Amino acid sequence: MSTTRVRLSPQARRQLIIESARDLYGDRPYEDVSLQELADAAGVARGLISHYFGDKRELFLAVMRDSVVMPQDALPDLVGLDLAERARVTIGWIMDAATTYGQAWVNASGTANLLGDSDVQTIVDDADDRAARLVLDALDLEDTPALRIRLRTFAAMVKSTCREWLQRGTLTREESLDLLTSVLVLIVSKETA
Amino acid sequence: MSTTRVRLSPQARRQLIIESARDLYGDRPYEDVSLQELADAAGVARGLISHYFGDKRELFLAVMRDSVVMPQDALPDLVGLDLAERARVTIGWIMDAATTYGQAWVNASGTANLLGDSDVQTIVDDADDRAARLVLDALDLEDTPALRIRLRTFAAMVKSTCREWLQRGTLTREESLDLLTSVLVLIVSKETA
DNA sequence: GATTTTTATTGACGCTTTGCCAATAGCCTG
DNA sequence: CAGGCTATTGGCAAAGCGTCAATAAAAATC
Repeated sequence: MSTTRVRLSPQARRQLIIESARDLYGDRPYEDVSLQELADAAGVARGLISHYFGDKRELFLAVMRDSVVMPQDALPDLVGLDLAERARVTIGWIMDAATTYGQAWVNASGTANLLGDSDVQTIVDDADDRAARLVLDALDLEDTPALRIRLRTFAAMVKSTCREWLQRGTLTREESLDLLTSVLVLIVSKETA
Repeated sequence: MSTTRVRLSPQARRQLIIESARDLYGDRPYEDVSLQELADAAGVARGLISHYFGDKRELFLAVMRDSVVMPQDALPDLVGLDLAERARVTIGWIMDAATTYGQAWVNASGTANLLGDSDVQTIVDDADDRAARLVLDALDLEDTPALRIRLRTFAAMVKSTCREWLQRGTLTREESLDLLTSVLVLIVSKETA
């Protein structure tokens, strides 16, 4: 039972470990899955994980960072649309992105202050911030701090709504889209009081 | 060094353990604080925690359940106010409650899929649901499933906004109140499409 | 093509932590 | 004051984690 060991480039090995880890974390909670299991799933010795990521938590954070990213590509064409229409299209795009890519984004809402330090919180906050910028860009609005903050709070509602839609099935896609669009329009329309 | 041991009623002991545990969890992440520390903080042997809560996770869940509750008392008098005014008062009350009581509620947003199974998620969801009912009651609205769901998604935004206000300091109380009130009014006013 | 160098990868050791269970000792009852 | 009930303790065995020197697959050198 001496399987010939294979040497991969550090990058490739890292990515491979991250991806098999993501599978495990998809099914089971963080602290329930041992380093041994993670290593086995990746076809690798325990020590190698520590070598690449240093820490169990650090591996988890790497998985989070890797899983939380939204696709940069292809926001539909928005020329000639008014604000409400742009909002609707953008929200729809984000919702669909959440279906495939951003599951982790939806699930990991405010994970931080409980599990670990604020590292997870930071990752999620960054993701929210990126989403906020994306919306600002799509709606052709200036990127002011005030708007950005409002959109971050809105991001929490987006994620919660996606959870109702995708996981609980208590909202249809249409209902979710209507709700979020109207709130988004309200939020960005409000003058700085 | 033979400290005479003291016998408490199970209820009292449970509560005592929960409260000293809450202090520790306030500063440090779940998995970083050992059962030994929890026991020391409570002035108790490790074994007793296992005896009362069975499991490390189970203790944590007990702390969550205990920390996430909002005070049942004293929502201000709302007679003679219109919907917008009621909304503003109610949101203000929730925000202030979050300042003191519900810190855990604010922090624990979507904690679930990471730490444990969906147990934490369930606890947080229940808290959101209670908050939703409280709002429905305060606004004198009928408790329909559709409304309840919308308010649950809104709860996520409330928590996120409180975080911006209380922890990040990026919003003032007034700004937060304005934002949340207008969104709440919109949400409950929207007809079922 | 053989040897050396590099470094990706392994396996095992020690330490901490957890969960469990029999033993201990407060408090109440009679 | 004796006896029983049970809250509470302390230690044991198993498991998990982090670390580090040893191993071997490629790459480099000649």
